[in-house]
Amino acid sequence: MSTADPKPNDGKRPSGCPVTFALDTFGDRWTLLIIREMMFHGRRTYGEFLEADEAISTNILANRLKQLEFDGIIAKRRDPDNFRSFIYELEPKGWDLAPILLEIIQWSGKYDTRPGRLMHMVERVKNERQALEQEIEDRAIALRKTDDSE
Amino acid sequence: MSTADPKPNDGKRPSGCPVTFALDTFGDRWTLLIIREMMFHGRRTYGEFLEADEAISTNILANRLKQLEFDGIIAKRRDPDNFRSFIYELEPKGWDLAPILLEIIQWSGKYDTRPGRLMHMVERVKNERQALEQEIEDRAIALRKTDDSE
DNA sequence: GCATTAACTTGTGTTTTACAAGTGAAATAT
DNA sequence: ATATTTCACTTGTAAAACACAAGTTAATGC
Repeated sequence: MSTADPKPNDGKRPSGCPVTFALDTFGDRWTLLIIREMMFHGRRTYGEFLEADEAISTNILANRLKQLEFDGIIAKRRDPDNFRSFIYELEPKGWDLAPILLEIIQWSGKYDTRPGRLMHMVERVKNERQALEQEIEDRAIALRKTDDSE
Repeated sequence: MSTADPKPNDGKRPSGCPVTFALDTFGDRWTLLIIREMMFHGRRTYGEFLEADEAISTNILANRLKQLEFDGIIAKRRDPDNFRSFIYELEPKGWDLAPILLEIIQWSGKYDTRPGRLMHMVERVKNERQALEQEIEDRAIALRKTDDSE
């Protein structure tokens, strides 16, 4: 069989290093992009993730969503308004990746000189970082309250 | 031939997104670990990198060093005291990855609960981040001066 | 000169990924 | 009510990336 089972390379590389721990969680080519889609573009269903600019393969997407759920970074629940659809949401462990993403965006803002580069988030990080962080924090809190009341 | 040529998956995923740009540069399983070795453990030769906890394959290491040099994140020069050895050093573009690594360490410090986890860097980031950043900055500056005078 | 070290390269098998197609169940259209 | 579309995946297969072991080249040490 050739199934793309949960988490390739899992359990390898014994090392207590925090960088290794993090890379084992989101150090692949797609995981952070899924988180970016959720955090900055408000996407939350399988179909919406597939619409992202960088076309992720369907099997890889399914695999990564499963792993992210297993790792407690996102949560999966049914869409109350559409029982064939599922809604994926960031958990606190996922929202806490925001500072990493913001630093990544800042670094790219400094070194990405490609003609077609998108400056929107770069500008926001540069000019209104505090407000941006607050906005993300608010969305995380709002979500937590919604979850509680269900 | 089956050479591991520079940069797997290069030029793919057209997208001006800064996150994508960054992941195309260091979003694989090994690049950030090499940078960690240079930034936090002072390793700077091919042989030293191979001694790291997580055993990287020799061909992959050679490939990543080549790519990092191509991307301007590290520089390669001969060891003046040993002409068969090369010394790899971080460039400013590489030192500027420090904030990302520090945020990664902080995130792992919050969520890594494995028994064998290493807390040293986590504690430093938590208790003396300013000093740590200054130390890194100083080393980057020192290096820049050394380069100039050669 | 001769074994050793350092930095790789090469070959081969395994794992991971990409791409295309298919499945099953729920919603929508007719 | 039946047919069609939507949604969230799964499966199959080929290509790419990686791991592992062995070999190469050139500088050192003895």
